[in-house]
Amino acid sequence: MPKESKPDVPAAGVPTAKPTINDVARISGVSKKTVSRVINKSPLLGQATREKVEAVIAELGFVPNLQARALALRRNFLIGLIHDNPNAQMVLGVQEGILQTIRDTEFALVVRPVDRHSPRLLDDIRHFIEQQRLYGVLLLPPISENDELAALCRELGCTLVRMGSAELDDEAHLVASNDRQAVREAVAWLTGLGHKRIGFIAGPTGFRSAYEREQGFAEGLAEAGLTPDPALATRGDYKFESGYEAGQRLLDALPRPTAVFSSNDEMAAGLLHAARERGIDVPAQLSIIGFDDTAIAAHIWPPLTTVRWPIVPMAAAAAHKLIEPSDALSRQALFLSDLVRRASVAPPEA
Amino acid sequence: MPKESKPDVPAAGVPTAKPTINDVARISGVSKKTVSRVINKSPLLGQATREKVEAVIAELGFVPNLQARALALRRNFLIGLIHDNPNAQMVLGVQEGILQTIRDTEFALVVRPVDRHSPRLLDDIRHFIEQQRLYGVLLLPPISENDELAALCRELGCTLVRMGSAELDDEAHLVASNDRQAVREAVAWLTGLGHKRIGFIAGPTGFRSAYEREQGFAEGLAEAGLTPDPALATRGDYKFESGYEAGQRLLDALPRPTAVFSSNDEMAAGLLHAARERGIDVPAQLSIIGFDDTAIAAHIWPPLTTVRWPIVPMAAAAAHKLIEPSDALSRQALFLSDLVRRASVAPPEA
DNA sequence: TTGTATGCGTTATCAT
DNA sequence: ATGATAACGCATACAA
Repeated sequence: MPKESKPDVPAAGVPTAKPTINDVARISGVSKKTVSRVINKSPLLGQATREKVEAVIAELGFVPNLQARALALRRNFLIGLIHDNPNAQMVLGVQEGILQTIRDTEFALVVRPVDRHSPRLLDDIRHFIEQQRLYGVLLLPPISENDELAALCRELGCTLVRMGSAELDDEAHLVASNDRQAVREAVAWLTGLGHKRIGFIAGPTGFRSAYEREQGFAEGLAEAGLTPDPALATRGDYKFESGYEAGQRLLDALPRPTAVFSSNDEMAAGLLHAARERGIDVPAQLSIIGFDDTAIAAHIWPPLTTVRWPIVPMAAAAAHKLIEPSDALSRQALFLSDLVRRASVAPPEA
Repeated sequence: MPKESKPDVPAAGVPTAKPTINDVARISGVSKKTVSRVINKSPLLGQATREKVEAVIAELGFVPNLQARALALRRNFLIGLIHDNPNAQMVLGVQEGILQTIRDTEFALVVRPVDRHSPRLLDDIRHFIEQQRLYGVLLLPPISENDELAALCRELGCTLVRMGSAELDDEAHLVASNDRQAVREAVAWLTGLGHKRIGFIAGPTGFRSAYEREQGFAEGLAEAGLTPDPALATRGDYKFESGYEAGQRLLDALPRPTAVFSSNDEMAAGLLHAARERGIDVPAQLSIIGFDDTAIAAHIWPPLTTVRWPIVPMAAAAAHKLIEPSDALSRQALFLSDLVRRASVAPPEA
């Protein structure tokens, strides 16, 4: 005979025994199931009963035990965020976006930074997903481009949404920005100002984002009737130092480029650094455009013109796809980036 | 009569029915409880049985269901990180540190950005902790300074550790850096180089970190036998713009300060911006020291001398205090910051 | 519209 | 050293 009753006063030292559905049922004089119906907003329920139970719930400060719910429903309420730290601002923006969506739901956000170069990457993530029995995961670039990883998630019965700069997946499992077009527009702005010798710092090979930006650049040049000059194109690894080194090469070119598009802000900052060392005035003698709109962009001098992903809305949408896949809102997969025009760009010197 | 058996082949479409403790028990020919003992490494257990069961576990790829465990043990395995975005780099460093500790445990990290100015702050957090039934939480500055919030966590039976720049709590519930002393040393470096007119940009009132840095600055001056000059002290709100405005005031002072300590990097970047606009050469005519060593610090020009918190080790220690409070490692509460010397500081002009 | 019996996967109690 | 059985808190199937 199970005892359903509890002491009215919790024993001292015990971590505040919380009221359960049984307490609510007993006090309001109904069955557990009825309380359960109230919690789950079942439509077939007497108005009077509902209000009575709700009153008791409020009075007791009853909060349904998510673990018990998860057990009974055989599904958890955890959204996983798996990333390999693309940049801090992005990760934080993503977290904020996810939280906007899951606020006022039962879902929580659990994060998992990983090392994409670790040989145990897949095993680690498998263990993580299985152990926590995640409801769904959001993959950030660049590991969102890893198809093996995506297959793993699916194998584990864990829905996923990938964030990226190209069509990595179908629209139900993707939030993407149009990097290619955004770069094309950035280049169009430069050419519109009269720039003809435009340098390019590519991102690391193997990154889809790097590839897309590269294509966008080439297309942008083509649209303006310009021919790509191999001497004005170089490659970095998205880090500051590589941008600095890229700068050394580009600024050695003769004649020097009057503008440079860098595939991300950090490398752009490195380039700026190199230009400054040589006494090259930015933007008078050299215009610079970056990509990402990280915190650095607005805080260096001159402030950096850059392309900004709508990170927060994208992440919010991604979370929406995870927890409400059938909703109409969950169909948007493409999010437009915009060019943030700051002081690092000017017309070329006469 | 409960049926304990399962089909050998999972039904198609069903999200991969995972093996349970019952499966393991049945196949290895022991009781659930014995399997449970194996999982929990109970000492009183036959070696033969243990190995037999472990073999089956490995073969089946059995992973214990954390939700069920949480339910039975009446405690969850979630560590919460509650913060009001002090800065992206710090939050990410903290996440990395926590993860270092909980990797290879059953714990997971769930994050919760909040708005410290929201009137619903306490209610939101209460609901979050109750709903997720967090095992413990880590509070980041500045909300770690909120004693009401700390009391709330305790009331909810949720252990907490606070991160801060002063002794907010006893050593079991605190990881702190010695901001005051770090600033004192930074000032000592400046005075050692010969600076006598040193400006100060304080952080916002109400922040413990701001107060500590202020005190450290005053003490540093005193140690060098210098008298604080009210005209050289101003206050910002930790944002770039306020640093810029502070710069306007400080650089108007006559005679101009030869060095300025800013209570964080963002404001230092703003100050640098202001100096540049006036054609003041940094560091030749003006030395600048910041605080935090954010990504900005190393990427502006000149690279910023700054004070760096050992964020990752601090967070790792904090997580350790949460999940292994009795461990000896959990006793360290104070972590020393160090001065990162970069090009933004030079001796004053003759 | 509401209640009863049972299951979810694990641990705890108390046997043997 | 191992096992039978009852929790843990909630949801579902099926009655009533």
